[in-house]
Amino acid sequence: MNRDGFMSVTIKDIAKAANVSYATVSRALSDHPDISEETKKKIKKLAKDMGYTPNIVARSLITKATKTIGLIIPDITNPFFPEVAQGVEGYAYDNGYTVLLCTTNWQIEREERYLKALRSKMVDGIIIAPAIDDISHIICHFNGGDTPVVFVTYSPDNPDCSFVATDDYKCGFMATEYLLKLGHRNIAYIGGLENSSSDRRRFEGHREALKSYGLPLRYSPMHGQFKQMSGYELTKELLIYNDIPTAILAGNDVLALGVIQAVEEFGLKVPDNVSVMGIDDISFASFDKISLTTVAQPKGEIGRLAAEIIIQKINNPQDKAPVKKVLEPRLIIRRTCRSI
Amino acid sequence: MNRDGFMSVTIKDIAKAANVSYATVSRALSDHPDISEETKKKIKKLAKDMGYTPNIVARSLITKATKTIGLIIPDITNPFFPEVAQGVEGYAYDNGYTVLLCTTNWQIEREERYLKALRSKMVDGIIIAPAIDDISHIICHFNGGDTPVVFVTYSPDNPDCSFVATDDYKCGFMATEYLLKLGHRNIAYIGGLENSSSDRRRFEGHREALKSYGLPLRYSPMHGQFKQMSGYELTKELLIYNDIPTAILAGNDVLALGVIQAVEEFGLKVPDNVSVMGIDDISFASFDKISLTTVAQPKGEIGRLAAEIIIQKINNPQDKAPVKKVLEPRLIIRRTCRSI
DNA sequence: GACATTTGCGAAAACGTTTGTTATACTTTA
DNA sequence: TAAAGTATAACAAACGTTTTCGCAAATGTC
Repeated sequence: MNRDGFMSVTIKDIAKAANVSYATVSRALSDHPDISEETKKKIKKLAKDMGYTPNIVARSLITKATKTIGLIIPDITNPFFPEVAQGVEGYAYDNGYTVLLCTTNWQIEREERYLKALRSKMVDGIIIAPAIDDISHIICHFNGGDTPVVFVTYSPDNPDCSFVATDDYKCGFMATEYLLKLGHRNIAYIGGLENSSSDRRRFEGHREALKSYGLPLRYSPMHGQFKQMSGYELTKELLIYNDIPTAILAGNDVLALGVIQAVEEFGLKVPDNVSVMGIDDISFASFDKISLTTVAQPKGEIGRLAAEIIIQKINNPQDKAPVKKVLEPRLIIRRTCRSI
Repeated sequence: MNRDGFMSVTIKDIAKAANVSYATVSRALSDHPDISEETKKKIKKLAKDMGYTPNIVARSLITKATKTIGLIIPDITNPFFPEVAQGVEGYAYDNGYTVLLCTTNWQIEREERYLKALRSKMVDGIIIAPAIDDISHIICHFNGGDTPVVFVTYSPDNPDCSFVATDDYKCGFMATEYLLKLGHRNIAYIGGLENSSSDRRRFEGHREALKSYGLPLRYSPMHGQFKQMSGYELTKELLIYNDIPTAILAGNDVLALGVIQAVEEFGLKVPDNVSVMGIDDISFASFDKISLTTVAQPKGEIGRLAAEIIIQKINNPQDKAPVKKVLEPRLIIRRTCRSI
């Protein structure tokens, strides 16, 4: 009987009504072979009639499985993440799992608090897109434990970690290479958070592509946040204090949107005066009025795969071997870049 | 000791180490006044040193509070919902709650299955943006129970339901009124899901606005899904089989994006030949290349308020009075509509 | 110094399940 | 017909907490 005088029906109530022990009810409901078909039928009917709902937290306490997985992402507001979230949620749903959504807003303190909470709540597994490059706090939280974790959108240095990510380095490289092939030589990079892992790798890819063409870094990399506004402001700054680049590569698509806005507000045309390119291929990039040239990640696929891996790991706890998937980025040529 | 030979430390372990009863440990950790400062300090230190993490599911079993709330939304991929999700998650986080993300993909079966799951998992409250107009299954699931539910983005007819929503009728009305004031008389409506509650009300607002100007419905309302592609296809159909309207009101912004694409692909200019308007004000609507005229909902505010209400209800279960918040939509004039 | 009060803590029940072991009754086998 | 086997179901422990009650020692009161 709870505080409202409302009493939810438990296995014991059914036992009483059926005049059997409650162990029998439990077994009947889970189709245990020890129970006769007759009683099973009787009990199941009773359960239905009485409106029985199993109490999963009680069950979890003993089975040590909560049938929920934690999903930690930096920012649900960036259209990139909802798509991976959809991927994991879809697969989880199909397999009887439920997902706890945790957004860190790129703050490590939030990430840590959520990690602790997820542990307390005994989630069966964790899928995490880490906010920053240093993931030692994550390792230390769960390596000793038995909760599997798979990283997404990030490939950890630690060889024991499972992950699914598209090659960020290659993203940066491909994008830059494409611009170089178009004839650009003055290419600036507008990044997001300075200590973001993926941004860092994308930038490295960018730099290496330049190097492969024998070009130095002409513009010092700029960092802010992964927000349109940040891309906007950084670009304004870039345009004011530097030679105008012929192309700008943004760390991701929402930054690119800000870049475009700033460029045009500066009186320049995209792509006529300056080409701009993004990374991610968020759905709005394909909108005709935008037509952002970008390099695509298989967002839903990342999520689905991560969920698949984690559930596989949950079901086979003895198999500790890390599984690593690196997916291929795809160049998507649209209309924000031109050859010169 | 779990299946991996890894044993997480429990309150009993601490009790043993501290040479006190485990009741004492429990009380010490929760700062119960019965326990001396001295033992509290000792036990807390021990807990920390031993790496104790409370098992919330065990706690929940007895306190009947899981400190988690369920969030059911139709589609995380529509930028509208992540913003309300962010609102609830932010407030929940600040108050020690965690949120279970459930997306229904507008399917009532998913909604129902999730509802059942949330009940089984003993969430403390549920925030739901219902997929369709008929919410009887939701009522029946939780009215008998004690789990508070608040609707978002939807105002139920049932006077006992709590909700926070912006006035959908008014959204439709305001948008249409604006178009009318601009001189438009041939206005078409492109909707989303036929049995969506908000779409229906928005359409009603649209029709009433027309009526207030003495105008009949010139175009039969069109329905599809709440997807850009659907807006696109519906508009194509509209343009082919009807007189060209001077303005099109879309059921929401992502539809509007599809509308624009179709219109321009048809060889018409927005807003020169046809004005188009959306509803929601998703973040991309303000992007300069789009500049979608729309009517805004306070998305984050909706989420935050809903979380606030539900937590308030969780803490005061005796207070059964429904709380209803209807928020004001705001007309956002940008550049996809012109006066004629 | 006798009594009442407070302080600090332990014993045990409870939450709603699952599950290993045991018990009963019935059937088969030799 | 006795021994053995096979269904079926009951008993009880366990999961990791919180919480009610009670008890002893320490403290206060007159």
